[in-house]
Amino acid sequence: MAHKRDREATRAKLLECSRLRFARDGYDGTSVRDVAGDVGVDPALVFRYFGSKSGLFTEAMAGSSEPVILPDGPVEELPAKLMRQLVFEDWAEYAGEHPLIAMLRSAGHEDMKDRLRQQVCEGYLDVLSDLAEGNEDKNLRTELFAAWLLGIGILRTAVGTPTLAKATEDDLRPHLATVAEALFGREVPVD
Amino acid sequence: MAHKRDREATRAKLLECSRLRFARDGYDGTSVRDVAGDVGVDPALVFRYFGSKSGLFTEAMAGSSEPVILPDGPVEELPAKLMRQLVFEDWAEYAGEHPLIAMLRSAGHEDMKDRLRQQVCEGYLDVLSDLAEGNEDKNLRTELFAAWLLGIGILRTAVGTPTLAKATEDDLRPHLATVAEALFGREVPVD
DNA sequence: CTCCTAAGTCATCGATCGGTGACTTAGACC
DNA sequence: GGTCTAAGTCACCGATCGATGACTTAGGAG
Repeated sequence: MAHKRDREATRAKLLECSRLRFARDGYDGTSVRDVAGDVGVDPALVFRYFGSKSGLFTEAMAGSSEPVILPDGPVEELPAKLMRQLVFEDWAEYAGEHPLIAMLRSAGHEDMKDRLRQQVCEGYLDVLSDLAEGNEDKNLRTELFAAWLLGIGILRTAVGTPTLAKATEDDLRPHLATVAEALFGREVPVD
Repeated sequence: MAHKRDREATRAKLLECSRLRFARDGYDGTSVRDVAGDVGVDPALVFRYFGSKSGLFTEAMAGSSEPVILPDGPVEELPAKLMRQLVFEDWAEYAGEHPLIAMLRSAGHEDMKDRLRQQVCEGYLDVLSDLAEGNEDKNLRTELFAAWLLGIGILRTAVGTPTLAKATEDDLRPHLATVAEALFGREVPVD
């Protein structure tokens, strides 16, 4: 009576609610009973659909690697796009933080570190490294720039540093230009 | 027979071992039984000495704000010093990571965010902001530089990005110079 | 040697966790 | 309307957690 029996819809709801919990409270801080309670369903259903809590987590956070790649547009625009995505975009599904930063909150487990590294490497460094082409330490420059974006996101949302927490995209634009130029040795448009 | 009964020595050992566990496994990933087991003492003793697990955590991580301030020497040398401390120094007591990065792993609880922000502001931003003097958005520049250092440390230890994980201090020195100059608008010595 | 204080131990509680297997029930199909 | 399959539920297990209070024992003082 309350809900129609729709496997796919229930699965989707479980994924959506667990995403929020995992992002906000971390892996250990989220219990299967909590997630099932949010959806209004029996906790056992989680294990029927996802095998284990870890399986639920994997599937819930897997979508975070999709919106990373920005295939179209010239490479020069990547820094500005990545900053918008990593720092300023409001990831409502992930409790307001970028999924990568949210995953960092659950970095206790070993496989989490591996998953994080894989997503950072394949989702960000690979596409960014084209910008550093021509420099001898291309990969290092790329990682240093990614570190900057990640650090900004963390100071903004996870630490809540006063100035950065209130900064707008326009505030950061000029500094993005100077730092990107310093690291990549070329000008990048910041729109 | 095994050990003398020395309250202060036992307390100190509990703090030391718990620091390592909390840093490596996070707050939730560390049990009172684990810590007591490391010291070779009964878990109940932890509650007798620290009242609760949370009390043990607070006291164990409190010392992490001490070694932050570097009062002597000119401000221009601060970036290089902070990078060495945040990124390259081997914090053996904290499982090899800087305590701030270790605390980030336990950022699930609410008071942790406040404690983190306070330590970052009072321990780093306050002393760094002198370097940005003369710029209109002094505080923003300071936080952006701190974000960079923090991001580098996180990519190195928590994520394990391939190039940064193997990078030496000498590798980063030239980039430290260019980025610091880009953000602060002045040259900084990198030794 | 005795005694007394404090350091440390033991047994145990109640809650919560992830996980399992047997069960019930909704709803499409003939 | 009966039936059969799959969606969802229920009762329960073993482990582990933080925490408590009564207990034991070490070791210096007299």
